[in-house]
Amino acid sequence: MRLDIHNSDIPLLCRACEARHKGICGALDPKQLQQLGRQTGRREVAAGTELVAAGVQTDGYANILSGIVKLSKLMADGRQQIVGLQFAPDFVGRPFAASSDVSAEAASTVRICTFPRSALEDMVRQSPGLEHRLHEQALRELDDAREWMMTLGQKSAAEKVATFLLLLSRHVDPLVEGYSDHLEIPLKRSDIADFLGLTVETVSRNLTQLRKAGVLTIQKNRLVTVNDFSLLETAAGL
Amino acid sequence: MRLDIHNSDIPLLCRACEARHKGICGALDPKQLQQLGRQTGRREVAAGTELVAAGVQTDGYANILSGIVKLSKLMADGRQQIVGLQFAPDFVGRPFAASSDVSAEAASTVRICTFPRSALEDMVRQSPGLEHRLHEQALRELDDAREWMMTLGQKSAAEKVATFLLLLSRHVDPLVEGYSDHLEIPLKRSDIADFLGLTVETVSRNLTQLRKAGVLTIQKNRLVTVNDFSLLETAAGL
DNA sequence: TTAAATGCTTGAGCTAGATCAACGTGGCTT
DNA sequence: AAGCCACGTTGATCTAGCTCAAGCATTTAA
Repeated sequence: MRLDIHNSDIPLLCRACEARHKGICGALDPKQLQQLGRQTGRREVAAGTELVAAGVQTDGYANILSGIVKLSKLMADGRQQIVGLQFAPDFVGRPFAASSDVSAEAASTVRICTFPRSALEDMVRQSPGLEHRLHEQALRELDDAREWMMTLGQKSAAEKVATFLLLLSRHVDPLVEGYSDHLEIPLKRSDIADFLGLTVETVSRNLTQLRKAGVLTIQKNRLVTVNDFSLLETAAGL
Repeated sequence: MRLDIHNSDIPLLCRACEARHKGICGALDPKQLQQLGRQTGRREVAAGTELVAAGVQTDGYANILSGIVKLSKLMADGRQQIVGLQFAPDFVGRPFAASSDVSAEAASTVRICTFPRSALEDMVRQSPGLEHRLHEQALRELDDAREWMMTLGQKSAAEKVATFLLLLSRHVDPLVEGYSDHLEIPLKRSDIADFLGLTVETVSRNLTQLRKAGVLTIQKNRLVTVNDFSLLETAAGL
């Protein structure tokens, strides 16, 4: 309780916010939180809403409070590659660039805390700790991207699907450390296909494959229960 | 000339170094350069030398002065994916992590300027500008990785090979802004294959394809002259 | 100089995954 | 309740790229 003695200095909105602990706001002191708090807005957006459009000048950034965000790139002829998934309390946006060719879209219902570009940039100038947090996230995303390159370049369709499920089970529930055995796939089959560099049909076939092998159970197309993680890991090529 | 008045304060080794301009050392003042300079070592390593081993505790970092470094990941069963190429004056190493599952190997003869882990960490603490430079590089690498995910996941073999050549022509000569039409491929065919998620044979076939189409000329297997960039871009799916 | 090893190319056939097509299912709209 | 539409599954066929195999060129070793 003593530790919370200054809790009253912390903006109401931030008090229960995960971004203040594991997210980038953890680098800010109560005064800075208040300053930033004046410029932030909380929004709840529906699945499918575009948060950041590719190639368009970005006016602001956001923290994810809950839900899942899908990052994707588009080719001229319409081919799409999903290049990442983000979970609470990740930071959304490309710092230090006016725009990016990656677009961000809410994959599920998403609650975000937005703030203008200038607010972040001012804050970074004042607080080196904030840039450090952003840097750490960028490095984590880089590790993830490279891990995924391995999957895209070297794994078979069956391995890709299993790897995807493992990735989800590690991330969907931010409260659980490690794997959670019960999860909701936040993407439709065509998105999974775009993530894995496969077709919808191949994704579907491999999911039923895993189902028939007893590795997992699927309800309502989206709700997955993993019955045997070591089997799933083997299927993923680990 | 006036601007160089303090040149004598800058360590000899750093004076002509590219890392001091476009690289991370540009964030340091002469005094800091001297301090860092005391702990740095210059080395020239032969092609094939492992600079950072995957999974092994890293003792130090380096800047690339010249040459090309290949970053790769390995699966348990031996499958390999090349997850990035680095050029002068890039920084090599994974800051803020004791080890990484990415290994770095000299693809050509490489000259590097090495420094111990602690030296970098001390320097980062003193100079927020240095962390900013590292952060910028991480973000650039992240952009590159995602661009490559697009290539790995969505492009055909022919498009992959063309995309690879465009990537090289944009990077091999750090002095040239934009494409250079005359370049040396720093990788053998099997490495290109590992980069593209293809087999050696497919890479070879697609290179001869481009040769026969008159898009490029190849000498001694490694020396490529691009005759028509717009054709190459079309072949890359752009 | 010859021999052995390494890297690159080319050909022939095979197979994982794409494509094309049909059908099922659940959620909306009217 | 009927009809529609988006999503998912399953089957049949086709093809891009893999595998296997042979041969050539260049480098290294003896």
